[in-house]
Amino acid sequence: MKMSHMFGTTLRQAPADAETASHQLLVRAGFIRQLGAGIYSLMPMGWRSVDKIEDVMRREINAIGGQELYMPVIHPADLWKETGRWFQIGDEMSRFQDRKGHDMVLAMTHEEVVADLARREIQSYKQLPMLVYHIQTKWRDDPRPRAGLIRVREFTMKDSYSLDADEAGLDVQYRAHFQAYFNIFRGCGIPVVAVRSDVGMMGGSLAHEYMYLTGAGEDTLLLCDKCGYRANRQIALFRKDKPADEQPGKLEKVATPNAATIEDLANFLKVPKSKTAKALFMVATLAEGEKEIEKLIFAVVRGDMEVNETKLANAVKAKELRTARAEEIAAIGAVPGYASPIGLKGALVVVDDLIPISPNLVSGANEIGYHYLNVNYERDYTADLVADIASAEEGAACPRCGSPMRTSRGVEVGHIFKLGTRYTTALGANYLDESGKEHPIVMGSYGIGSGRLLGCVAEEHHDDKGLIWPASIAPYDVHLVALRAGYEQAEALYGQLRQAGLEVLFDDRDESPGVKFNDADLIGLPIRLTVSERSLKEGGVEFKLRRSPDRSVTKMEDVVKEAARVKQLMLDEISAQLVAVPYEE
RNA sequence: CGGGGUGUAGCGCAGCCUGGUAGCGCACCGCGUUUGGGACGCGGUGGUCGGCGGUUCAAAUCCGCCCACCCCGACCA
Repeated sequence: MKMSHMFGTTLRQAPADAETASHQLLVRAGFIRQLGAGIYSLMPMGWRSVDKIEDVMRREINAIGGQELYMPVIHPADLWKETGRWFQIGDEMSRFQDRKGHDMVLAMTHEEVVADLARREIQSYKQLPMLVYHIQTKWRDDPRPRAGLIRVREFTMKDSYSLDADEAGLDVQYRAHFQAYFNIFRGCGIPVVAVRSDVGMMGGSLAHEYMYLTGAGEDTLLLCDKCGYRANRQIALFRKDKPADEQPGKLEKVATPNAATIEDLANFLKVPKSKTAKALFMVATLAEGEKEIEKLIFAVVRGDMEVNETKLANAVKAKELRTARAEEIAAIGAVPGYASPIGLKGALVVVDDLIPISPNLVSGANEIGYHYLNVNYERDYTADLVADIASAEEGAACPRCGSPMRTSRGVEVGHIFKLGTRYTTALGANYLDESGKEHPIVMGSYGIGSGRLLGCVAEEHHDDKGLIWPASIAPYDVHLVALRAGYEQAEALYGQLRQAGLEVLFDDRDESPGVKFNDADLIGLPIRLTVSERSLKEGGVEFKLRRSPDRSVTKMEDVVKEAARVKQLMLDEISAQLVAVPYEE
């Protein structure tokens, strides 16, 4: 490609609203342009890189038996009504009607379509296992897109779907993906960790997320360096030490003026926060038969901990969970800041599993300026549900080995789910076993967003001058810079390099050397070749790698071979990273 | 949805407070000089000042409503 005619120019300054490095650099280098909130065009160079990322995905998924197909981006709503997700998913799914007034949806994911195809195509256990995948646009109307390509509303995703006769078969395919995903991310040059995760709207029994660790991430992970436990904070377990036994004290109401927060309360009464109970009001949307109801949740954790909303939502099987409004709290006679589960009616009381074994806590009295001392579970009140609803924080004890865990921010670049039979049962996607008995097909689903992955690679591989692409996904292999005296020979070299199968970006513009070198650094192709009066005088072509400051001069007749050799070397380095990762649940 | 912020040329910004000719840098076009790390001179092109309404002789500027985008939170694969 000649740069003089490339669609998408470089910018000296990034748009003011780009904050993360990947966002700024991808815009400045001409890889992406924004169309709307969370909606981006991929310019030719960005598209080339995405294409290469998708090549890596195809290679790895094909290697574990994947068959690529194509499923539509617009679905009749009937399918989604059959599985129930039409009703379960909120505004994140965009809906519309066709000219006949039929409900339609923009695809957020493709479990429904796969299960629908499966019920038509699969009849016998002899056809299983099966693995299908596609790379297709998804639309998810995220309330808050951010950080360039890291979190968008329209994106393309490689999503694969496994079909098996039983759980054992699913386990095999799930484990195959577990490794294939590591290969994909490493093949694109980014380090990831796999963590246990919430299953969210997908449902199912087990899920792992692949996290690229970066401060620009928005998920928080808990990591144990000692035993290797890793989990998203949304579901991370931690060891809670049982408090020392105490004789239950007398329930006593005391004045605690202006102590509406745990901090103030603990200071005022001169007790540790761990001797207090913290209350939080949420409203959950629950399914009750066919209908949906809203229920006020009164959640209690110990004062030194935080309520984990994902755990809470899972504990009460909530479809949605939001913070309660003041009037909803007042309606059950509770007082924020002085709230108590004692004598409360009309709320679903959920307490953390540490509460029943923590004696003599301080709790609100449902009266402004008053708390109870020596509140004891069982004696003074009981809950509708006891569950682990506390959030694991930095330093929390590892649930496996008890060592303190650390936290890290990360971006979810991939997610794999054991779905089981949720969709196949709903849609009647069954097969016959050897004895002629009918069973629902067992499904798994596995997704990677290609644009987000591109954003993460840019986040991982850059310096203050620009991007530094891994050889496997660089939009071109070689950045060929012609300075004036070298133009004709550069033009000839351009042809030879391409004939040798190398992909070349040829800076043929009438620009000063400074502009050309700076653009080359900004775009970040792995190999830079410069043909100039100086290089010719020194015997040929200047050879430089983007990732290193070293320069050397290669003879004109050797440079094609040398570039091809170095490219292969860099690809081999990446391949060497594709090693087996121990599977952990 | 709650809090904060920004909308003026392709990008970055000034002008708004105190109403009166729409500006600067970069980019872009022409001519000339220059050519190994974002050159220089001269001359140019390009703007419904986010939108609608109001106040006024007069609105980028004051007032109201709306929209878009960004950040934090809620939410989310």
